[in-house]
Amino acid sequence: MNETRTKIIEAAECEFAKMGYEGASIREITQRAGVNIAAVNYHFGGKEALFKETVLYRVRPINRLRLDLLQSALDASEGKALPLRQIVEIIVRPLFACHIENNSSDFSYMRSIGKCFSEERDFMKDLHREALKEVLGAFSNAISDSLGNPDFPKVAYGMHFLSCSIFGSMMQHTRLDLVSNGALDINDVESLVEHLIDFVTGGLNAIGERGKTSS
Amino acid sequence: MNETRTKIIEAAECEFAKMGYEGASIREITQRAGVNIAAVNYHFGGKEALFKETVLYRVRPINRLRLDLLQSALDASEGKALPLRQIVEIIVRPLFACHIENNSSDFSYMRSIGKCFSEERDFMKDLHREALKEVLGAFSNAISDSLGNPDFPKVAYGMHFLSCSIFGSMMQHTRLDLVSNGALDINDVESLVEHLIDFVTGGLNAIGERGKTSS
DNA sequence: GCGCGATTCAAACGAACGTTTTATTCAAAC
DNA sequence: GTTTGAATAAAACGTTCGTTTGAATCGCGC
Repeated sequence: MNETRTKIIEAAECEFAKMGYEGASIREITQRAGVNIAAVNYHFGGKEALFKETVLYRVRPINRLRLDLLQSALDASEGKALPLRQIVEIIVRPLFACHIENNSSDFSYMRSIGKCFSEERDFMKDLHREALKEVLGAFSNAISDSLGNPDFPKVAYGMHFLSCSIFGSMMQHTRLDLVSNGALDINDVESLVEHLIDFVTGGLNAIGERGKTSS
Repeated sequence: MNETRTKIIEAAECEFAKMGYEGASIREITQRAGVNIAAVNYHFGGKEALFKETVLYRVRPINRLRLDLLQSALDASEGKALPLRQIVEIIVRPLFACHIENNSSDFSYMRSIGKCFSEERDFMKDLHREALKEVLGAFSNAISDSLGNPDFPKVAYGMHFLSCSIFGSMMQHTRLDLVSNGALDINDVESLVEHLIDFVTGGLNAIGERGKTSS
């Protein structure tokens, strides 16, 4: 139900991703959605609130799925720390799942999510915090355990770089065309995901091993 | 010389970083720079051209330094492949050098650079391509050699994730506060750089080793 | 069939935008 | 002292923005 709301969110996602928050116009969004221009203020209250809803519309189910998968894995591990790669998979795959399901042609939803991490508006920072806090603690702990509980800064830096790699590779995935001179199939999402998981797992391991004598 | 141009570029860098391309206004930029509003069009020709100049103002010297350092390292290596970590250092450190030199309080210049990688405007894509092509080939080759020349896709994916980690960690470095619950000193750039180099080197190694039998 | 809240619509609002215009100031050349 | 071209200044240009208004329309309980 509330078809108008959904149509607006989907059009907004596309426009925010393409043009950024300021660059996207309510007029363009409502026109693309096929609704009246006043509908945004009626249903959402304004542009800021629309942006928040657009982001959370995707983030909420993704984070719920991640937490479910993590809990299942922990339940099955009988108290032992999970393998690092398994944790990374649980973080990464749900992000791409909705892309694969929808057969969407780009990562609009991810770029629109990512926008709020690179702008400095206060409401975006709040949104960032809100979306992150849902999953940060649980996955920080799991990764810390998996690395043998190194100094806390290592875990924090690791979580930071993990986020950056994942968001960057989705937000800017058209760069694959640039760095490969067109030799890579940028629609081969499965290959991207596999390599991304390799990269992140290897990076986290390297941070965990920093300053260690060989075990 | 041309003090007005410089003042505009520096104010623009700050505004673009904070507000994004559309969100930054010529009025705000010129006011912050203490110049007349018409000066932007007189000296640069328009907002797009100002943005390009703002980005290249930083990117040009960084890329020149990178290429110099890489050439020196190759000259000293007598034809042998460079250690992966050394290449990553040459890519990463020049980016932070100008931050450390200027004692700047944030990564405005980096966020303004990063903007053009996450928006879809054609002129930004061109700028992205222009800035990347200066260094892409040389460093792709060096990294490929260092990894023992794996399949080309591995190198391309590696370059992609490398870029994402580096740009992300600079553009969004205030997230360090979030992921560490305030326990990390986000002004400790040297520590950030060290961990970042660890992470990227480890990630690239993991991609290089993918599918290998133990050597 | 009537009443009523929810929703949609066309039109207009004031504000802010990037840019242009026209005039003025300035410094060096002759 | 006059001329000349570059640089700056104030003001206005037309456009587009997000939002609001007030009327029209819809859907359903009674």
